[in-house]
Formats: sequence, C-alpha cells, structure tokens
Amino acid sequence: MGKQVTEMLKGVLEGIVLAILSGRSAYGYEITAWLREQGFSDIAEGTVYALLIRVEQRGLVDVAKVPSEKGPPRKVYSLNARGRDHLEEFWRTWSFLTERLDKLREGGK
Amino acid sequence: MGKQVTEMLKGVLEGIVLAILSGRSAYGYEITAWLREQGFSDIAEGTVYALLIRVEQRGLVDVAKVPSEKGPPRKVYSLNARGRDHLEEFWRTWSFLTERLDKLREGGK
DNA sequence: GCCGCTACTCAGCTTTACTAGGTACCGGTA
DNA sequence: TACCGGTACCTAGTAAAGCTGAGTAGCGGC
Repeated sequence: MGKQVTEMLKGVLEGIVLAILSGRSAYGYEITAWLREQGFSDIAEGTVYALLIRVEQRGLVDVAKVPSEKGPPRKVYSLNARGRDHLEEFWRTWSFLTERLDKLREGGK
Repeated sequence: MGKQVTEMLKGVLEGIVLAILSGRSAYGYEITAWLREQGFSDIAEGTVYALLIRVEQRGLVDVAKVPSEKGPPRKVYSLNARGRDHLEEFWRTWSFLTERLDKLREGGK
C-alpha cells in the first residue's frame, strides 16, 4: 500500500474496526491479522491497539480478558449499544462522502 | 456536519479538490464556496488554502494570478499532467477502500 | 465613512496513524 | 538447558492534515 491509503484511513479505520466488531467479538492481534488479509497490508500493530484503547475509553466497546493457550491473555472487545450507535453514524457519514465522490468522479469526466 | 467528517476528510479532501480542478480551473475562494454548496458545510477556508499551497508545492497544479474586479487578485489553479496522474492514483486508492467498506457493511449485517 | 463581500495568509492546536521499540508466555528443537 | 519463533499486548515520540481564530486588503453601496 502507499502513503495515500494511510492518510485516507484517518477517521475510517475506526469505523472499519467497529464494523468488524459488530459481526463478532475479537481481540487486537486477530483484528490486525484480519486487516492484513483483507489487503490493508501495512497497518501497524500499534495503530490497532491504540485505536482499541481509544474506543474503549470512549465507551464504545466492552472488554473481557480471556486466557490464551499460547501467549498472554487476550483482550476481547465487543461492540456495545453506544458503539452500535456510533457505527451507524459512521455509515451515514461514509455514505455522504461516497455519494459526493461518486458524483465528482462522473462529472469530472 | 460532525467531527467525524472532519477526520474522514483527511487524505480525501485533497482528492476532492484535484477532482474539481480536473473539470475546470478554479481559485480558492470559489472552491471553498462550491464545497459548502455540496454539503461540506464546515470546511474551514484556511484548510482549502493550505491544501492548495501543498499541492502547488508538490507540482500537481499550475497557478496563474488573475486580477479580480472585487477584491485582491485571484490565484487560479489548474491541474497539470502530474496532477492528473496523482488524481488517477487517488481514484484507484478510493476504489480499493470503498470495495472493502462495502463488503464489511454487507457482512456486518 | 463604514459595512459587507471578496480573496488570501498565518500561527498554534488536535487528532490519528506510523515508527520502533519493549514485555511476556508458550512449545519445539538443538 | 538454552534459544527461537509465534502469539499477544503496550508505550513514547514523530508526522501529516484539518481546525480555530485572527489578520490584511480591495471594492462597491448605503
């Protein structure tokens, strides 16, 4: 990926992670691995952990500590009601953006 | 608009402005006004000017100073070849992002 | 003579992602 | 036993891009 994606991710990555958590609970390491599989090849681990801490502090997710067979205990995150609201708001904003961009793309040629 | 759009605009606003310039030349004040009409209600003026200076310094646009009837002279920007390349690259990155997000949205319910 | 619109500029702040480390637990192998 | 690789998390410092808020300046109309 290029630097361009990096900048575009600002404000979007949080929505992506919340969207992942809306499907099922997950922990940081897992989310990072999943993102890499999906083509977000160079998202730094630290970025995901920092983001998770941020959304936790804002009360958008619940956390449970679950022991792992191989390594330190996992911090499993799940979306709560507030997080679900926030995610909906994210999708609305995202739709707004994509609509404008689609129009621009057509109009611009 | 909310703070959410603000963060999402990072990395995207530049593409939006380049896309506008791909259709026709324009100057800062005009671009700001146009963005506001399109629903980007609280994009700060300073933001647009700063962005224009940035893309100019990176050689993506050409600049011409044109006297105005009512106010200081306008700096009219137009997309050059490099800018056009950059814009194409932007659209590719944008498509990549929207594809992932669309999938997530469906999958997440 | 001043108000409002046009038009651009600048310094300082915030947010979010990156870099580049580090801690720690486990199993397998030399 | 000693180490390595995979799992799992955390932190401090940096950079980029947008915002806030203020300032400069020309023009026309009441």
